[in-house]
Amino acid sequence: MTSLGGASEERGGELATASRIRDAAIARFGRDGFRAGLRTIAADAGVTAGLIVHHFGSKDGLRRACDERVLEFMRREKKKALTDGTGTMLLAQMAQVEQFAPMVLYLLRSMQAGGELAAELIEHMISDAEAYLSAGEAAGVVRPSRDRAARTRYLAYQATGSMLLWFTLHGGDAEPEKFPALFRRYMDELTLPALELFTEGLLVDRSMLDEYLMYVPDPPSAASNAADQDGTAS
Amino acid sequence: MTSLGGASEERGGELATASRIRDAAIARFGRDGFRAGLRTIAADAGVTAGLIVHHFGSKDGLRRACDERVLEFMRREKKKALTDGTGTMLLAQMAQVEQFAPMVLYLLRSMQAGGELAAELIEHMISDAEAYLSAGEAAGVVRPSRDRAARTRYLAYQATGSMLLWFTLHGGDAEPEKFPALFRRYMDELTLPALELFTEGLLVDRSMLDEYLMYVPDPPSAASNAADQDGTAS
DNA sequence: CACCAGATTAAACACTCGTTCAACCGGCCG
DNA sequence: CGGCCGGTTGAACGAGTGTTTAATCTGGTG
Repeated sequence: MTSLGGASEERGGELATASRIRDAAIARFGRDGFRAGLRTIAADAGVTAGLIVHHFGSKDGLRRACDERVLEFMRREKKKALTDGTGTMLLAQMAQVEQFAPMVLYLLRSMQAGGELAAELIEHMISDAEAYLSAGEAAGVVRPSRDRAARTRYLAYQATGSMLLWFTLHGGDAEPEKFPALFRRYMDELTLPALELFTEGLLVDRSMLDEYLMYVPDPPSAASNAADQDGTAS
Repeated sequence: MTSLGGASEERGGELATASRIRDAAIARFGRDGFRAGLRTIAADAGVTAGLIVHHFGSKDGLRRACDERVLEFMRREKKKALTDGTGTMLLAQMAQVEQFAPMVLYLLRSMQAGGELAAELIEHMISDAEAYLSAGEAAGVVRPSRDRAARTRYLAYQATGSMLLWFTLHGGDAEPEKFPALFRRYMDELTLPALELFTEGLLVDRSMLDEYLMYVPDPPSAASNAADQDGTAS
């Protein structure tokens, strides 16, 4: 309510119908996945299926609207808590707020299904991690890496992917009520091993790393984000 | 072919029809996901949709048969290369073999969708990691952990989840031809940061870990797999 | 050969899906 | 008042889905 950054919609006394449909779609998609039918969403919003396509053109148009909404929400919320921690913690925080939980669920479904939103999401996660790690490096609490970009991507993928997998397995039902508790359980299980690994590592000696470093010439120059599709090797 | 452990099927000169259907289903499910239609699978196997349900009872029965097949395959293959490395590397190896690639793809789809096979799979991954880490610990190359089970689960979820996410985003098309190359690219991007993190850690000092250890009493006894739903703290 | 059991097929059934269409209703403007 | 126009509805359509059913083909056995 009282959307602070609301640009050009839902200014009326009650929610505009289109926004209501879109929010219902986010909640329903988050709950049931994207195979949820238009009629179900319509019933949730108190309208008819035909009206949805009248407003959004098609089911895909509705999904794009949902994506846009969630993405804008993410951008807005990120600014408020940038210094706080990794993207996973940000998501965990947001999931605690009852109003935001459907968005987080929708995000998880998006990453489960792949697609544009998911790609953009992981890019956000990476840039978050980049900022976080850079700040830590500058402050002297994070070790420098031989390939900063690669490490950033690695950490973001690990954190996001394991969270996604955890919820796919343990939260398949995806009831929005149990959702915050699930998130807390995940963080509880996670925190100690993560901190342990981050401070002490896993291996006692450097032989594996040194071996690898001897094997490959120098990592940081090659293997960036530009378009190299296939490796040279067969 | 020449299934060494084949118990009671496909002993004839050519593939039995049921097996052919099942293999086609594995390939098609891996390629298109589980929303692939029975008629498509039937066409792949050169039969009719009705025959599939005649042999497997229902689409769900077919999926169960596929799950069983893939799981048995995993068990068999795991024995052959247990000492080699983590479950991720095992999957990467198998994906290189053209004949096994469809199974790996099917596995990825399963974890994407959740369900029983996925749960059993991650349990395999965890037990693999357990064996691998225990051996490393005994050999003196892996540091001991304050909570071994939690660390094992953590590492297994991270490795598996990040791989799943990576393929969801970069391999959505899922053509079995480009699949081994994708896997190689994933490993290439991954290896350096992983080794770095495993040998050197991420943080320079122990303050975060010590703070956390001071905050929670003792991790290894509590917080197991039994049913504790909500924490005592508000 | 007769007969039966299983494999296999083509068609039909019941259902859901996204989308389309014609109609209706309520304001707003001329 | 008349007319238009966007919001909204309910019914219909066509293309899918999984499943069922009756019929056909095939091979082995008494």
